[in-house]
Amino acid sequence: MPQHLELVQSLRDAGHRLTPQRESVLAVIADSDGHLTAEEILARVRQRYPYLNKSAVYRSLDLLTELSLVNQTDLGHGRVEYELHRHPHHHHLICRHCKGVQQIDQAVMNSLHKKLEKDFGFHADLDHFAIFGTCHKCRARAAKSAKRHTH
Amino acid sequence: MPQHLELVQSLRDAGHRLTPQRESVLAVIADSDGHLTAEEILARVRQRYPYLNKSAVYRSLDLLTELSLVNQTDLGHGRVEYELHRHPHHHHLICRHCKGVQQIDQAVMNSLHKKLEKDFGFHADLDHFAIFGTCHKCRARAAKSAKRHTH
DNA sequence: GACCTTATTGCAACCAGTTGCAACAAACAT
DNA sequence: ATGTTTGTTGCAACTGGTTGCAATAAGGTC
Ligand SMILES: [Mn+2]
Ligand SMILES: [Mn+2]
Ligand SMILES: [Zn+2]
Ligand SMILES: [Zn+2]
Repeated sequence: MPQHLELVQSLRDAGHRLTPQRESVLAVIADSDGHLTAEEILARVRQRYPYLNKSAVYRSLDLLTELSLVNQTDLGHGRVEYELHRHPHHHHLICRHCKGVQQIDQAVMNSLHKKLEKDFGFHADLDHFAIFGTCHKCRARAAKSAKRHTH
Repeated sequence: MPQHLELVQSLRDAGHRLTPQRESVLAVIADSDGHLTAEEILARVRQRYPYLNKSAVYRSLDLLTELSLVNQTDLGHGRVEYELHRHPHHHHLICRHCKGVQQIDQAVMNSLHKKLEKDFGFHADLDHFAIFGTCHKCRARAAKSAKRHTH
């Protein structure tokens, strides 16, 4: 059974109607690995289903996100990016200087998750964070340049 | 010396021009404690400086953010919120159910920060995160309701 | 103070994403 | 199959925020 049909089932189990619009959005996301913008999703769906409206895409994506089938994140590229919510979750480290995006495992958040649970009774949704900062390459470069200036 | 004049100085030290637009945006933010939207900032500045344009507000806010004088965060209220970047930093826990916003100290992120540094050589900018999830009140309510349904 | 350079502003057009509402169709009952 | 209900869609208008560009003014030099 193709993966997107399982996902379709969880849509219906949650009491939502299965429309061709929703199914094709879900199929496109399930077929792709990596991040897609809403515009890319719209373009891909229209290859098979040409009359899809952009509102339906955004509304489908919001619903799929509510059901935790999809995640949506601003990775600093000027538009939100969408991705199938596979397990285990992952996060991204994004360098402000070289714009590099690195993927890291969910596990780095485990202790933060426990701490929030223990200290505040707060159950955090820590999936697919975008963490901005400076990568090791750019730090090395900056350190070297600072050293040169003190000579 | 009023606080915003110190901040103005750091603007100039970084090689930027001091315009009345920038100064009044900074003064409004420094005067307020808590989060402000761009619209609120524009309205407050116009009480003293009536001809300010919204582009200048957004551009000033972006510059102040680059200089780490201000932080900007999407707390799920439909528009970005801005705040003076006071020390020590803080973060917010936001409940998806009751929409409650709780402030927590920077310290909860210390171990994550060290881990990212150690494991990936990544220097993360961990200030003013918005962490979504379920607060302890809403968890208690959900647990009680689940219990009732199994009876 | 007058002059020059160039960063900054105001403006209007634009972009990604949202919303209100009438038309439509999925799901279910008969 | 047909009808009824109501969740979903398409559309056009709208919102918050961004951008290109000509006009302006901050800050430096003489
Ligand atoms: Mn990802
Ligand atoms: Mn805050
Ligand atoms: Zn880098
Ligand atoms: Zn709550």
